[in-house]
Amino acid sequence: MPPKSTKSAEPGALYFQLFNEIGIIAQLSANRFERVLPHGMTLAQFSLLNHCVRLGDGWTPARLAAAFQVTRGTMTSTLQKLEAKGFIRVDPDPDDARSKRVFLTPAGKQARDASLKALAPELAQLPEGFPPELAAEILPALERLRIWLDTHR
Amino acid sequence: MPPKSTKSAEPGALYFQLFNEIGIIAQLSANRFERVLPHGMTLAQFSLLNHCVRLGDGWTPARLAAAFQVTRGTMTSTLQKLEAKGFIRVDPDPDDARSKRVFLTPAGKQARDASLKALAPELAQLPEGFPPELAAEILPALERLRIWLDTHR
DNA sequence: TGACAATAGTTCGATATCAAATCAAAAAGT
DNA sequence: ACTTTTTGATTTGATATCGAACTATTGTCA
Repeated sequence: MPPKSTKSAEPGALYFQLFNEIGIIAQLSANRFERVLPHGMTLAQFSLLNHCVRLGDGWTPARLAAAFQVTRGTMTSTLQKLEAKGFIRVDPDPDDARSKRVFLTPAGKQARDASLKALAPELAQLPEGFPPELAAEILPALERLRIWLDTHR
Repeated sequence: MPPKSTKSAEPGALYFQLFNEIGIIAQLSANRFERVLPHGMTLAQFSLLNHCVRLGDGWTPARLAAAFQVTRGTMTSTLQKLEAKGFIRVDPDPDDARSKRVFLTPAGKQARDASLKALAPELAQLPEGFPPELAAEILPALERLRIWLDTHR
């Protein structure tokens, strides 16, 4: 009987390839986006503003860090950058003196809208090469992978 | 007639979500892998060794940088780290005095094998939550996206 | 052949991220 | 009630990456 697969010698090759592609895409896309984002924003900074617009603000830094899967130190830094730009306001949490609450400022809302505008041309040419149906098709699998990686650490 | 989709107000939302998931997965997986990689190797360093084993060595730094979609400066750094560890040898290119050629050393081959061994337990528990069929299913789409991002810059 | 452009590699400064240590406050356990 | 543990946020030091500037070599073309 022949070997059942050419991959049997390298059990993890498939997953390596998967993570390799994902890593490259992450780098390329972040880079691309940051080249056009206004106010010298990073993708992380924009994502946070976007998150607050779409899901509402008033989140604690800890929850934001968990949502974006970064360390709290990193989130502290991101929030400080955004606060310095006047895009968010960080208030003490009335219910928990350890905690804080993050709120969008009007300028932050504007910066987010301007970012969307700036990113639009990039996104506009994307569907040619990568149709939205395909994106929608693989998204659930990616979510599943992300959630698994998140919970099994 | 009602609006045809709840997404129509946010044309890029789908793609944002896609890139967001991809970014998080990239970060989580790199982190995870680097925690168990021997010799204090980064994922980039291991990937390079792995690349040389699977596709043969003798590549130029420029081609490696293109393959991994990093800048040449970054590749210089990665190669220097690997050379310092004795895992690769970088020879001058006999045909082009500007260029160099990268070769695996026996120690590098060993380090790659040891890395696979170290990563095996991580990979072994992955199929529970994320079956290889699913990985194989979304890989072509990811490749397509990566290639498109690569060519359209 | 000789000037100019393109390519290979390196270096430098900036920065986003991580891990670990620290401090303060809340929760849990006794 | 008091101690211990957990949780929230920050700070610090290390590092991988980027972009841009730079040198050297090769290729182009007039």
